[in-house]
Parts: sequence; C-alpha cells; structure tokens
Amino acid sequence: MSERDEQVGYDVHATEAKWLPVWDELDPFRADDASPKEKRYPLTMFPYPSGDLHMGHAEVMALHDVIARYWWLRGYEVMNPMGWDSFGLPAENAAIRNDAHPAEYTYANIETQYHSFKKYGIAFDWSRRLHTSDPEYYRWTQWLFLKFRERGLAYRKNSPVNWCPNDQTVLANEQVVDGKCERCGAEVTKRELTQWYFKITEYAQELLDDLDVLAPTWPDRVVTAQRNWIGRSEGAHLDFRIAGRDEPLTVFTTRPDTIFGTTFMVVAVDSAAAEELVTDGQRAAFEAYREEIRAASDIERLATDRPKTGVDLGITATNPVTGDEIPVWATDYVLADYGTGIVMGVPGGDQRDWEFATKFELPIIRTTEPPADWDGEAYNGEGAAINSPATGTASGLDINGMPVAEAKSATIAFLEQSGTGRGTVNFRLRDWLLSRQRYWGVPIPIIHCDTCGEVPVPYDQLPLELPELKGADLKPKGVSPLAAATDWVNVDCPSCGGPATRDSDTMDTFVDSSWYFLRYCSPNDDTQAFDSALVNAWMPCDIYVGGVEHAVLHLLYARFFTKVLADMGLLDFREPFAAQLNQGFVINRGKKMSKSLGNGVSLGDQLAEFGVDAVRLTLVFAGPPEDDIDWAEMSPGGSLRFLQRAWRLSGDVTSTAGTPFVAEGGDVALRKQTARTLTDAAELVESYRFNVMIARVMELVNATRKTIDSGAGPTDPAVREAAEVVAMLLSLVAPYTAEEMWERLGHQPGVARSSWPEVDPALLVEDTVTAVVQVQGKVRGRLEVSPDISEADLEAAALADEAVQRAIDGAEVRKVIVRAPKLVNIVL
RNA sequence: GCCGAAGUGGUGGAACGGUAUACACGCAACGCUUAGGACGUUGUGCCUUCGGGUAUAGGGGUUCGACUCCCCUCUUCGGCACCA
Repeated sequence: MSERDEQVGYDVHATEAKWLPVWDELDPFRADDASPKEKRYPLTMFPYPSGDLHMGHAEVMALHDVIARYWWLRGYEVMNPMGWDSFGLPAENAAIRNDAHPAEYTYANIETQYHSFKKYGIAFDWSRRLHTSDPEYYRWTQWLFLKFRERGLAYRKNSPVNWCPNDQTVLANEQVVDGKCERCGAEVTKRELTQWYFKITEYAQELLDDLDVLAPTWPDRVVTAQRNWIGRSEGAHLDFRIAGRDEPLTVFTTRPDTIFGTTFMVVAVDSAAAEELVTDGQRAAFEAYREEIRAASDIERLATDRPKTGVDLGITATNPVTGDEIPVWATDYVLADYGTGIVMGVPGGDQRDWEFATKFELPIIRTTEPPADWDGEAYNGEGAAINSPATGTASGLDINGMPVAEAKSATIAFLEQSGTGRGTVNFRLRDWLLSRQRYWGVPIPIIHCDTCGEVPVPYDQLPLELPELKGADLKPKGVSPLAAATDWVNVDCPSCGGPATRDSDTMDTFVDSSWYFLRYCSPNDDTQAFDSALVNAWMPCDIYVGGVEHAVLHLLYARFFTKVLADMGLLDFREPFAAQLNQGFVINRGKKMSKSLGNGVSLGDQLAEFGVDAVRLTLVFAGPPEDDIDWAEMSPGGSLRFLQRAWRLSGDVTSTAGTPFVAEGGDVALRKQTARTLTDAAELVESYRFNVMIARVMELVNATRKTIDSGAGPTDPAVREAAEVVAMLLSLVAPYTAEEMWERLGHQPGVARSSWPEVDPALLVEDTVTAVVQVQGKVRGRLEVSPDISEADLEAAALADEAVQRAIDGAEVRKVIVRAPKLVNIVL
C-alpha cells in the first residue's frame, strides 16, 4: 500500500486483487442463448495479438464497456464476446527473426493480452473466445471461400496488382494508401500476376444503397468514406469503330453530351488494347514510352501536376455521332482498370484532355457555353450546349441550347436508338484481391491439376492445415513459403487422382475478420461455420465500437460477406452492424505515440500508478468518444481523487442496508437529484455522451457529500440511496471501486448485475424553477416560480420585478414573449 | 480540385433555438497539518468608474431571442483524387 493510499484508506491495487478472483467465480457476464430477455450484442473490434495491450486498446475497451455494462443493468441479455485476429505478418516477421514458429509468438501474446483484459475489468463473456488462426476457426473460413467460389464470387484472374516490395506480397486496393503499403509504408509497385479475387463489385450498388439505411446510426465519416470508395458514377458507354477491327472501342464517359467536342481518343498505355492497336510504324515509339512509364513508381504517376505524355498509336477511330475520324493515342493519364481503360478526349470540357490537346496540338472545341466571365481553360460546369452539332455538320443529333442534364439524356437516347452506345453506371470499387504470398494465414483450399484445372479441396478434408514451417523457411522470396513445402504442395488430384499441386498462397487476414462476429454466436459448433438460428437471434450487432481506420477495409468487407451469406439463405439480415461508434486516438503532447518520437505512454505504467479504474475513468471522461485524447493534458490523478471521494461516501453511510435503491422519505432535494441523475444518465449513455454522464455522477457525489456533512446526515435514507446509485453508475467505468462501494454499503458482490431502479416520476417534478426575465434579449432578472405557473402570472411577475423595471427604464413595452415557466423576453 | 466534419476560458470540455462557460484539470487564497501529488472552504472568461459592458474563429442574415439555423470568408482535421 502506498503512502498516499494509506491516508485515504483506499488501496486501488488491493481492491483489484480482491475482486478479480471473486468475479472469476461469479462469471457475471456469460450470455444465455436461451434467455427470454431481449437480447443485445455489443461488439468491439478484436485485437491483433502484438505484444501487450496499449493505451488505444484501453480507450476503445473502456468506451465499449460502458455500453455493455449499461445494457446488463437495464435488464437485457447481453452477449459481449472477445477474441483475437491472430493471423498476420508481425508474428511471421518475428518468427523469421527469432528462428521460431509464428504460432509461438502469437499464442504467447494472446495469453498476455487475455490476462490484461481480465485485469482491465471488461465485461466480456470469455466462454466465446476465439482465435482466427485456430484450425477449428479457419476450417470455416476455407468453407466460406469454397461456397463463395461455387457462387462465382471467388475467382482467379491475371492482372496488374499492387505489390509491396517490403512485405513481399500483393495487396488489395484498400490496403494501398497514397501509393504506400497500409501496413509498412513501403512504396507499392505493380506486378502482373494471377491471383484470387472476391467479386465485391457485384454488390457495389447494394453496398452503396444500404449506406442510406446506416447513415442515421453510423458515423458520417465512415459513410462518406465508403460512398467515395465505392465511387458510383452515371454516364454512358460509346462505341467507336476502327477500320478493319470487328469489335468497336468502347469508352466510358460521364459526359456523353460532349461527344461533339471529342477530337481524339486516349487508351491506357498499359492496357491490352494499346498493345493490340498500335501500328507497326508506331510500335517502336509506343514500346519505348511504355517502358518509360513502367519505370516510374506509383507515387510519381499519382502526381496530378506532371505534364501530360503520350504516343500516337497511328490509327483513327470513328466518332459514333459525327462520323469524324479522330486519332487514337496511348497515355498514362488513363487508368487501365477504371471504366474501359479508354477515354474520349474532350479538351473543351476536361482539363486533363485540354492539357493533352494543347501539348500535342490537337483541336479544341467547346460544347458547353461557359459563363461570360469565364477565363479558365476546359469548362465542365453548367451551361447550354453549343457546337452540338456545329453549324453545317450533318448529324442525326442536335442538342444545341440544352442544359447539361437534358443534353446528356438526349445523347444517350440517340446512342441507344442508333446502337452505338448506352447509358451505364460505373463504379470505382474494384474486386477484392485476397491472395497473399505469405505463410501465417488461411491456406487457400484449391488444388491445381493440369488435367482438371482448379479443383476445390473436398469439404470433408477441411481444415486444410498449414504445414509446419518456421524461421528461415518463412523468409519472403516473392512466392509463398508454402510453395517450398513440397510434401504439402504436391498432392493427388481429388478429381482424377493424377499429380497436382496445392494453391500455395494464403488469404488476406481481412477474410478472417469478415465473419468472426457470426462465429461468436456459436463459437464451439464443429458442424457448421455458424448456427443460423442463433446468429439471427443475436444479430445484427447493436453497436460496433472501433477505429475509423477500418472505414473502407474491414467494415466494407464485413458488409459484403453479410450480404452474400444472406443471399445464401444463411442470414435473415443484410447489414451486420446496426450502429457504430468510432473512438479517437490516444495521443501524447499533440502527436501520435510512436517509438521514433519517444513519446509513448505505457498502459502498464499508468495502471500501476493510478489503477485500472482511474485510467478507465480518465479515458471516458476526457471528452466525446470520437475525439482524440492527448494524454499529456489528462489528469488520471484527478480521476483517482474523485474515485476516492466516491468511495468515502460508502463508508459514511450509516443507515441499514436493505433492498437496494429503496428510500422511504429522507432528504427530498437529494432524492430528486438522484432520480434526475438516473434519468439523465440513461439518456446520456444511449447517446454516447459518457463524459457528461460522469459529470452528472460527480455532481451527485458532491451533493451527497454536502448532505452528509452539513445536511440530513449519514443516517438519512436518501444518502444511502444516492450512494447506491453512485456505485451502480460508477460500475460502468470503474468496476472495482463500484464493487468495493457496493460491499461497504452492505450488499452481496455483483453491482454490475444489479438492476436499474425505477424512478418515481414524482421525484422528477421540480418544486420551483428559475424563470429568466430578458429585456431586449439580455438577462435582467431571475424569478423562482412554480413549474406550472400560467403565462399571464409569469408575465405579471416579470413586469413587477424591480431590476426588470430599471432595465425597461420607462420605455414602451411593445411585445412580451412568455415561455412559461422558464423565460420571459420583453421587447421594447 | 471535389466531398465531409469541426473551431467555446489558461487546459479537457458542457449547453431541446431560451441563464454561455456544467463537470473536471490547472492556478490562487484560506483552513487542517511536522509534512503533502492528502483533505476541506472560497475564488477563477475578459474589461470595469462595480451601474454595467463585452465574449462561442471572422463577417453578414433569419428570429422577440443564435454556440446552435442559413450565406460568405479564414483555419484545422478527415475521405477521395489524372476515376474520364
């Protein structure tokens, strides 16, 4: 016991040591599937087992726990599970460094984190614990992959992909941020590889549409990020004929109305179309240009201010509306994998095309009338169509004078009628690349046979377990370490029995986390991935608490999985998370904590100094959950002092313990404040304003203290009631202190499973309220009045007030606004 | 460039269109103390001639009344970005 603790008689560390074994015995947070009570499923993003828990974990868990514990108190059956996202690169890299197996590192860290979680006092149901790296779990990840494949939603294709040279593996688009690897920050390059994809694009429209449903209960920034990421744009496909080629070149444009201003075509330099179209005369120039572009990094290519480059392919295409022959160029400002990889060049309406046309001296025709004061180059705003067609040009289409929207639909109608194009919708979202050339992940359960092609591993042979590899065997070498495990890779084809090889890639770990929330509902079922009846009973999750960094990663993938599984008839809902709460970061001295800055704050040190409850309280009281917390500006010492003040109340109460929360008589003012605090706290927790909820509890503690010291005294039943409510509300953030108070108040352990008291409505009615009297909108007087005072009486009382009369100063009263019983505003 | 969120005391932050600055931290004075990262009391936006005046990034507007709603500007943060 430290010197400080001795003085106040409250030893936080002894209290923690005292209650942990008691709670283990009580196991108060085990969810009962069969309970008749209404169910609640709060979920928090499960951690990756890297080392011990840190301040970030501490914050998100503390916030999450307020909600979970609140629901228990309100009488719901709460399922609050926890597990580990335990496949992934850090363990593999550590294994290479230490000549070990990734599992050693992973499962050791899981145990460390497990014990830290328990000590941290989060109300988890540990009977549902899972690890995605367990064969019992990834067996079903493989099962899901095969089911997706049967539905055509998992497929292989050859395509240029993102390659992280540091991690030696490919990455999904979502894992490339500003041209860099989301994990390690290395500059991503491109490689042409045959890889597995999930067809998330098939769900693009529904993923977008359902954001409208989620918008009221999901954070704006997540909804917006997903909308941007999905990137729907409406436009048209236009077919440009090429002499001597059967198939036309099809472009995607959002501005079909600018077709009359199309003076050239541009094809992505790295596309198959460019390779095919280039004429012999231009081939040398084209290939030189292509090499030049390939040598440039993505970072260089992404710079929007670099000059336009390109090569004339030496052919022409026919404008489907005007019949004009226009040149076809190759360039790197057109992306091979967006739209059709071919763009119609409209320099008058697109700045990039303008720059290209200017550089290569191609004609420029405006097709939208810019405003009179327009002094820019390409104009893409609103305006009447012009030069469409230009005077004297023969064309079946004339949209001159039409505003943009009308011109677009008229053009699309013409294209469809003439069979040269059609209205269409394009998405920015690409299919999800799921193969990874690393070891510590789920093996892809496919066998490649020269005779039979791709053959799925039979369901009865799942799980397909990882071979035992360790240390140097795991060194990245551009192909998966599994490929070198010859005993494992070489198999007989399940279909023809001939020699075949296993797919040697493993799955992106985001696949594992796309369905773990389903597995929690029946974590030990060894006959199926999840029990649909149980999942449908518990889900969707009522709240999902976690970091906003997953806005377009995990949260998009999990939504996709849910929709597919619903289409498979396994779920009766199509969105997994009904509501979502993002927490901010814990930073230090204005900067993100990092080793290089040397400003890391150790959670262990903070817990040792201030105790679990004070740290949790500090994190929750700091401000709104989604705001960042600068730990340097927090005062966990102040939190500890508050907890001690609260704790002291429980020792001062001298009335006899009975049924909790039943006060007969006693100090009415305190009873009213207790009732008001309970009512407000419920509303505040439900709207995630936990910091304000704690402020209300602090006020109640202060009021109770006053009542003991200078009011009704420690024997008053209202004091006991208030102290009990303090203990109960405090259990949401400071479970040890709350439990200790509860015991000192004479109750059996288990304040966290006590029940929220019914509030007597009579106690919520105030005897008097303060009415404010304003003159010209400025406060000039205050009146203590009955809450049911009539408007006329309040007005009379206000006008009779001396200070008010002084402010009126004999002027004529033109109007009096009365909002009984709170306010009167006198207008002169 | 496009889209979104936000700017309140020395600090973290409160505030259904109706008392701006709740609750804390910090600071100051006093009390209790051998002592204090302890406890308690009081004070604490700014200006003031003590009547008041004035303040929610800046400027307009709506309203009897605006931190709150609308418009413009500035700043910060986030998303997307050569996406046709």
